[in-house]
Amino acid sequence: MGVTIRQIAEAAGVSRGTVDRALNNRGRIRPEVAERIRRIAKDMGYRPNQLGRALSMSKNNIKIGVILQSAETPFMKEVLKGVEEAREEVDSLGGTVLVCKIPHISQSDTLSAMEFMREEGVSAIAMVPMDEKEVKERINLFVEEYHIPVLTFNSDVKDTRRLCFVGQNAFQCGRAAAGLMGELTGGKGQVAVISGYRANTSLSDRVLGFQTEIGKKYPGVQVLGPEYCYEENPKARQITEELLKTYPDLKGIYLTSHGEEGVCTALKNCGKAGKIKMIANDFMGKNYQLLKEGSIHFLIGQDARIQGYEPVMILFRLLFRGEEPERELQYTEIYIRNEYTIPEV
Amino acid sequence: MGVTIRQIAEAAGVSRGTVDRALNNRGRIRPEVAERIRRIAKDMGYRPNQLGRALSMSKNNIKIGVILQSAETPFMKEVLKGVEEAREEVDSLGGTVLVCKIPHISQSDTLSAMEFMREEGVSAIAMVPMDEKEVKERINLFVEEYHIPVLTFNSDVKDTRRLCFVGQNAFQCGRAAAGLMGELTGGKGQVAVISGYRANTSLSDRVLGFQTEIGKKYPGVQVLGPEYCYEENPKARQITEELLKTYPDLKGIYLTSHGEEGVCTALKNCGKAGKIKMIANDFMGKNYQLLKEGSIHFLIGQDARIQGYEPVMILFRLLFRGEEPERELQYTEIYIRNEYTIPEV
DNA sequence: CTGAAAGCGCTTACAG
DNA sequence: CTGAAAGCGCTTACAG
Repeated sequence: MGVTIRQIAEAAGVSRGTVDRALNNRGRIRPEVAERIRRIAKDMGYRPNQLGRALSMSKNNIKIGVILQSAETPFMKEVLKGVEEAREEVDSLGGTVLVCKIPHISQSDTLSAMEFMREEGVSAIAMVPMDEKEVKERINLFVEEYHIPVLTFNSDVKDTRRLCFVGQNAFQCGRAAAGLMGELTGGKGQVAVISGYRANTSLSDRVLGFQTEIGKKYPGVQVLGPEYCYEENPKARQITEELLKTYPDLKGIYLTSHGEEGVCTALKNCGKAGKIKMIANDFMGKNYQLLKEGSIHFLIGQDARIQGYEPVMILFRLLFRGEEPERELQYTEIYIRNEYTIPEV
Repeated sequence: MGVTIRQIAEAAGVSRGTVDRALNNRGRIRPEVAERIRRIAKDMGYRPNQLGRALSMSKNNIKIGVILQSAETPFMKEVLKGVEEAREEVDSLGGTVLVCKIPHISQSDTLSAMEFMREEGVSAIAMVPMDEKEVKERINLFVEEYHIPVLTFNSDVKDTRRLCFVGQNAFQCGRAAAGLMGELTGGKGQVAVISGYRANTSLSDRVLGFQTEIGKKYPGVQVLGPEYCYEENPKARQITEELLKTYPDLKGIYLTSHGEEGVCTALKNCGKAGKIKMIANDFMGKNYQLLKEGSIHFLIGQDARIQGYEPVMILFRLLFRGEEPERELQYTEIYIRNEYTIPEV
């Protein structure tokens, strides 16, 4: 067991309260005394015991708000698990986490969720934002006027005073897909891009990263599309069928978003599943299954759990220990998986 | 903040000590009283506060021993960082972690490290074991006679009473490499395997996984080797040069272990770097650099940090909360990386 | 079988 | 500017 504040107090010939004031820069202490105590603490190798700290501070009850959008999607459900995990941890350390699930995407719901959080007296908010002027202004209001730090996760909003962002670098994700596709095709032939929504910046960044990198590194590859399937299988299937008809020599498909079943059904129906190289995103839906059976060659994805867990913990560390986040942009790792690297369970 | 033991005591009209005895089945309490208290606790939705618990139990001082082998290698240094991280966490929760670094591989050092740990009064041990009879017997002795649970990590020993194993599934790792190589080569041609040491079971499992899966899924690919480079670059280079001479049409190289610089130097010297598909292991040494410049096409690796962190935390959770490990074999994730998915920092 | 009290390491009003 | 004391929620000897 380590050195305690009591031992330092004895060594310095002062009270424990004084040691506390010195070590935590609380003021109301003569600078020389503070300096001397800090010296002694350092010499004795003092490391504050988080338990004592947390227990005694649990009166204050740190409260963290979390706002999720599209909470009904499989991905967000995974994110939510991470949030719950963090909630338990924060809970067991004497804090509280308040979660607000917005089922779809709604500006007004987002704004009122923020307001609700404020009324509940949260000390910080982690949220999936929207790229809308009013939301951005509200974020700035919270940070500047109410002094409630706001962290964005999953998607980011530029030009706001949000504390930091936790999520994927979508452009880089597209580049990773390009690298894979380039190798799978041997660097030549036609490949198509099928995306989800035109207006979704994460998805369009993936497309852009893919196109850019193919253009740069694999000039022998011709990129078709993007076509948009709105994450619907029938639409994805229809697009794929038309592509196959128009480009009988198609070598690969990059799917930035969901619709994997539709694409693979179309491929199977004309006997090209496994032949046409397919790369898809996220470890949800039928993706693992299609990877196992060989219709999908690679999956690119992110750790959804971490995307829920980290934002809460970053805020907790900020509020509880005053630790600032390490970076403004905390990009989550980009995972590449083939059929042999599917995690158990 | 939740319900406390004091509130339950008041509601039940007993003392806090009695509530504690009831809720934690410590005996010395009338069964009816215990039952009634448990009822009340349940009705009130009592969830024990970990902080109070930990703080009050920190007198007992849970002590965990860690024994590392080959502690001088880059990989183990990363593992050590994970151990240190866990040590800090355990520390801040009132426990102690004792680390023993064995620079190379030594049976006698391993045995005496275990003995030392026991004298120091550790309550559990996490160790990198050796597949030797004496070590295995000692592990069983610790578990059975001394009641000190032993967890193995990085490499495992079969047929012992060790609590669980944390590390890579090496066979699966080789299969993942096979899947990549199969796709890179288009499923035909000659590929060579260069390994580190014949006697190292992790490495030979990788080789086996690679051979097995290529044989099964890519019958058009002919696997040469394995040759052994002893993780030395000059030797790796020499092997590669000879391979290139003997098999002028070589399509790929799978390197299970270090020696990447030697291999790539040989490839560069004959203008084949980037042409011959290369897959290597681990995110150490020059691997990232060679991946970036295109001499290596894929890296397969594991999160070394986690391999140090998890074992300590598993033991801590066991000792502190009585939580048994979830599985006997805790395989770490197998990461596939290309030049676009190199983590920052 | 049960209770009263002390203690874990820290923070925080409250006096002075 | 400094100290003495109470308190956070739990566990654990010690009495009875």
